[in-house]
Amino acid sequence: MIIATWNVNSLKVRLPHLLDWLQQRGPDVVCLQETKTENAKFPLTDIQAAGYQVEYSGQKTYNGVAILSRHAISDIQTDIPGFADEQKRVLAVTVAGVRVVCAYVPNGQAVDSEKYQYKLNWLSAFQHWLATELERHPRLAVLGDYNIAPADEDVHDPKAWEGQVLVSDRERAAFRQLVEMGFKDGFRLFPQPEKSFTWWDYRMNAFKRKMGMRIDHILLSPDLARNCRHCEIDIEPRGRERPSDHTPIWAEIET
DNA sequence: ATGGCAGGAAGCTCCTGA
Repeated sequence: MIIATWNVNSLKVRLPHLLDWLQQRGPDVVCLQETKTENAKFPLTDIQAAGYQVEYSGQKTYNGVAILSRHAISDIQTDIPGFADEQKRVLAVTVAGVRVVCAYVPNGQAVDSEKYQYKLNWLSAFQHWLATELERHPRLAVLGDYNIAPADEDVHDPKAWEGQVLVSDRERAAFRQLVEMGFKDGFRLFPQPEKSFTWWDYRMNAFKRKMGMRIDHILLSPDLARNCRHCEIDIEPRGRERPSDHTPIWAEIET
């Protein structure tokens, strides 16, 4: 089973890229973030025609998440239970006995901003919810745009980014708490190339200059981590015309 | 030097992203 995540930065604009990628790679499950599409305008027929079922939780202009699946979807949940939030950032479903959580963690803007505090509050609520999910679902995968680079090796220039949003101690501590709960960073289960990133700024020719960050992740429960055979970032979509600033990451789980 | 690029909604500019 191939599971993947991709922040598409507008599903409307990226739909051709997504459909190409589905055809090329044939993933079983794909989590999307930043669809920026309200539910009434979701491109349902195009995605169904590609052979996928889909659930989505969107809003106009900002945020928005979706999960595509080649297999039957059940037990759909939107948002973090008990956490009041207008922003559509979370969707959870069950596919083939695997609980899949799709998450778009807040960006945080700057460490001294209200949005940073919102990010920390959000991450706290997310972590507490995932603790209960982990008890209920031994086979649990949490995929998405975490907006956190867990370690310096996940940052093109750690000195320049030191203390900034995406790498600050409190954000990294929040990520570490998820790992301490038992989740594994799927990407780090295997040897990986240096300078492996999932996001590159649109500006300053950052992609060609390899100035990126690894902020999109696949976290796996112990059960799924034991059965994970591969995890890889696919940078091809980032090099296309009019790309998303993020590129997909996928993992293969033996089921 | 806080720039730069992109998307969306609105509308000839601004907010947000990361």
